[in-house]
Amino acid sequence: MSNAAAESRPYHHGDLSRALVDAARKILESEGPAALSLRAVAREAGVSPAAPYHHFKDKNELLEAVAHEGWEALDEALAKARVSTDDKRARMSNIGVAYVCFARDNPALYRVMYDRSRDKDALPEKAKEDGAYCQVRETINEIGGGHVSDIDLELATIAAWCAGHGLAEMIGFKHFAGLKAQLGGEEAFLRAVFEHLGMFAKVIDRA
Amino acid sequence: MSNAAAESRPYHHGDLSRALVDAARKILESEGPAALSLRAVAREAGVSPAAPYHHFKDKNELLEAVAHEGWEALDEALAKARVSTDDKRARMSNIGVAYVCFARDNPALYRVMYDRSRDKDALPEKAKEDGAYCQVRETINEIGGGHVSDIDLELATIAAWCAGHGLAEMIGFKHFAGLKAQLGGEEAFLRAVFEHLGMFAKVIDRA
DNA sequence: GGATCAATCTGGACGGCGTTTAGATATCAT
DNA sequence: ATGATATCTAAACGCCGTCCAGATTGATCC
Repeated sequence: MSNAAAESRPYHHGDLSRALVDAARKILESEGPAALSLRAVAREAGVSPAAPYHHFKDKNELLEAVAHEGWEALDEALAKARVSTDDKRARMSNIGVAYVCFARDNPALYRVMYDRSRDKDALPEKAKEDGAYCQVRETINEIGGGHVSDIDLELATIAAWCAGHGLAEMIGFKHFAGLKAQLGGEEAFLRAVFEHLGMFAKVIDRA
Repeated sequence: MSNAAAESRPYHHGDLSRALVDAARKILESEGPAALSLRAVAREAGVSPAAPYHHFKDKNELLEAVAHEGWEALDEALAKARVSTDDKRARMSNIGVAYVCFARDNPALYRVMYDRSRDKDALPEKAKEDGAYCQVRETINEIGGGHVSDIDLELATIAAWCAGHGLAEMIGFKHFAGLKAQLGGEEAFLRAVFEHLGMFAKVIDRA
């Protein structure tokens, strides 16, 4: 039921790196990050434990490929949220909700994404123009009508990012169940937390 | 140079659970979370790999004991920050700075603390009256002069906690080095980020 | 004090892990 | 066709978490 390619596969796989990343994501979704061993990935792809080493330097490099695809999916989700409304402030909070919902719906993937970032001590994909980080910054810039100083813009983006990440990591905590029910659902809860952050207040006030 | 108790130790250790937690924290500080294996802890304590199982159900339970001590240390750091000034708003931002600085100064410990929380899907030590979470809530309540509704108080505390945790996880990112220098140091950077969050704005405005 | 019992620790084992090496097999350029 | 190169396998290494049988110790009761 598990291993995808158990039937008579040609000796050369064809596109093993692709298959390995897919297998990793599948294991991640179905069994969580703890079960994500390189050997399990190889098993899932129907290949020997040493085969992945012809496509990735080590386990870490495979996980980085997985994380990379995760960031691309997140970029896409944020881009969609960004064009969801004309109201600039609603746009911002929609992005925040979309971010946290992505983490909620892909908890294992999100964890891998951030673990890789921590090991590199760097925000991911910062340079990419359509990357999540830049999308947040650009949205804040729009709210400020383009009159926000570079340093305020950067600080506000960092602040937003920290709040979003913090909430993303805790959204599943049982502690919040009562509050979510009281507020009429998870999204209402998210928006309430964001409101209580007075998010971006300083930047917006200047605009 | 490494194993603490290599000399002729009595067959019974005396207080092995204490020694194991200490050994774990030592390894955590000196070699990071990746090196924290149960066997390494036992080695450091000068004991066989199976010995810990007479004091902890498994590795997880040992890590939980380590995390517990971490939360106690954090509680203490926040309590100290809380009495650092009479200005209520300064008190709040001092707590935020203290929180992030604790994470910066004990990165491996902080990681263990939060990993355990995630696995339990719960905020840690929530019940304890002098626990970090309650201290933050109580401080926000003081700022609001005691007139903040229960639900607003809880939401503001969650918001603060998320922001603090997010920043704590990213404070080491190289990405921020330039900004820190530009702002005149790490603490100035932290305060600037907190300001840009407009932290607790909604609650404060009502007070 | 001596016998008994529970607590504690050791040595050895098991399977799983990441990784390396040597050698087998397939593809590709000439 | 031949040889170089890319890809895969089988087997091994050392480390890991965990369990088990047996040795050692401390406490308890006579």
